[in-house]
Amino acid sequence: MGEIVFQNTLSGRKEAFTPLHAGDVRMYTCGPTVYDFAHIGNFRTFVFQDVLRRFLRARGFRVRQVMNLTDVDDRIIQNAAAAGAGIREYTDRYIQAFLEDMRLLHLEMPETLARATDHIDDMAALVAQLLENGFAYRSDGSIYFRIARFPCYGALSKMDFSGIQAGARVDVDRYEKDDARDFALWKEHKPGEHFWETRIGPGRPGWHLECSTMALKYLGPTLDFHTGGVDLVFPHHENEIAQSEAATGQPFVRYWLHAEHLLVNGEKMSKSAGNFYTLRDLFARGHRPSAIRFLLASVPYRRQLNFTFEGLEQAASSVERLRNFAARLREARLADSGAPDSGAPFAPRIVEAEARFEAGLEDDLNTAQALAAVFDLVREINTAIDRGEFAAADAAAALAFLGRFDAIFAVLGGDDLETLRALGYAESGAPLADDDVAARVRERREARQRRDFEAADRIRRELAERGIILEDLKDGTVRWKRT
RNA sequence: GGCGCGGUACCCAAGAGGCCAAAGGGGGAGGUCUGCAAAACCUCUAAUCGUGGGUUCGACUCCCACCCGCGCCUCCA
Repeated sequence: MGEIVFQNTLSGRKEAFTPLHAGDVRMYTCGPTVYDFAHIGNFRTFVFQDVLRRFLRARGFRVRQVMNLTDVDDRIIQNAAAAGAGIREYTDRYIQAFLEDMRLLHLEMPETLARATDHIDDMAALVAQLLENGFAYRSDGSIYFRIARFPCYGALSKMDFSGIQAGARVDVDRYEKDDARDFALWKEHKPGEHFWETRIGPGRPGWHLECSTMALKYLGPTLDFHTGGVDLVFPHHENEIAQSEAATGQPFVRYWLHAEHLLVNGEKMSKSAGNFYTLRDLFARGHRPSAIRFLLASVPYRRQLNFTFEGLEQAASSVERLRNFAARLREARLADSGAPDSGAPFAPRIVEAEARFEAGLEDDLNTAQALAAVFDLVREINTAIDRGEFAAADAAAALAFLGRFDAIFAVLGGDDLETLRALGYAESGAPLADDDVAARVRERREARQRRDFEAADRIRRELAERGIILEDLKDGTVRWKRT
């Protein structure tokens, strides 16, 4: 297998990947702010980081990933207060929803899921350290990071701050800062607002603090990967670098990877714009988790992805094609065609397809290219099966490759309809049991044998209404599947 | 204005000097198979790869200019 390269935001270039510690990958992912349900724009980024960690794991790396859950910020404090709930109570609900969404989209669980409010003391300790070594200062009850002490500031976002003169006392908002660029590490306690009593005094953490704190705590001073959406490059990640490196004196992150935005009608999907869909919105319209995941994963992460329902339906068709193929392979393997034992003529082609699949992913997770390799093989094998030139041995190998494909894309497994039904989104009532379907299939076969096609078609129609699709195969047997 | 990502067929999208008279998916048209379907397969569906210059033996791919979309520069995946 070839070298893996990633586009590193810090250098602005593609760089070959080698982990800091051989065989061991440490990655941090900016998770959701749990003041509401996450929307599919958010999940675009989460699917991307999931593909990344799955790919790395498939390559044999041990992955240790931390994802934060931001359960304290201005909105949460306001919303919780408005709802007459505690912060914890208020955010619990959205955390549960987020975890459920993760499961539905087949997002692997990070090794550590870290809740900000569980780390207040750790954050205070980090701030105390920054106060001690002169990178932070107190002003009007709040504590700020002193950018002037950190010359590399702006390296990630490539922003030029020379226009803003350091040292001048600038009045921004209601805060008193020494320098307009300085950002809040710790916000003063205001009457009536939620606060924590800590070694650095009462108050609440600034936005950026939690990520630095939890990353350093669980992963050490230097991480291999830090992922998030492009909108986090500035100021969030820039500030994380400042805080972390000021505290440790060591490079914080080796590879910064940022996912481009999901657009809707050509505009960024966002809560504030109101142009967003949650997973639940899409489920309610009958769309499936596998199609959503496929859509989000199929466009390489560094490209903006314009979300449309047409696109979602196209993704569903693609998944269907792959699932049909998998079903066909399983049959081919069982059937053991009895063809003259010609070994496994497709073996070289499968190896080749897999190499192309891997090469796509190695190139900065080019999922579109990886998928092309898969679909090419699908077509070739389908053709061979049609011609009766496909051996059982090949089916096993193809199925194994498909398994490796799905270890990354995770769209073949699971019963979408069951999932939706369990959540109360599926249209039809109780699913038909396998035995019942089999009985009706038998009934239909008898009808067909006496050439009573009217009765046969009626049964097929009835089953279709219950979400069962029948396929008459050449050998007279019937394959069926649930839609 | 600064920084960044884009503009490739009806839709999504790969490719980034010759292997491209441009992958793959979806859709559409025709056909094969079938009692009918479904699935699958076959054929067709890009001759300005945003526009105009330039470099080169050769450019979708490099350079310059311009036009258009999106994002960040304030909370945001």
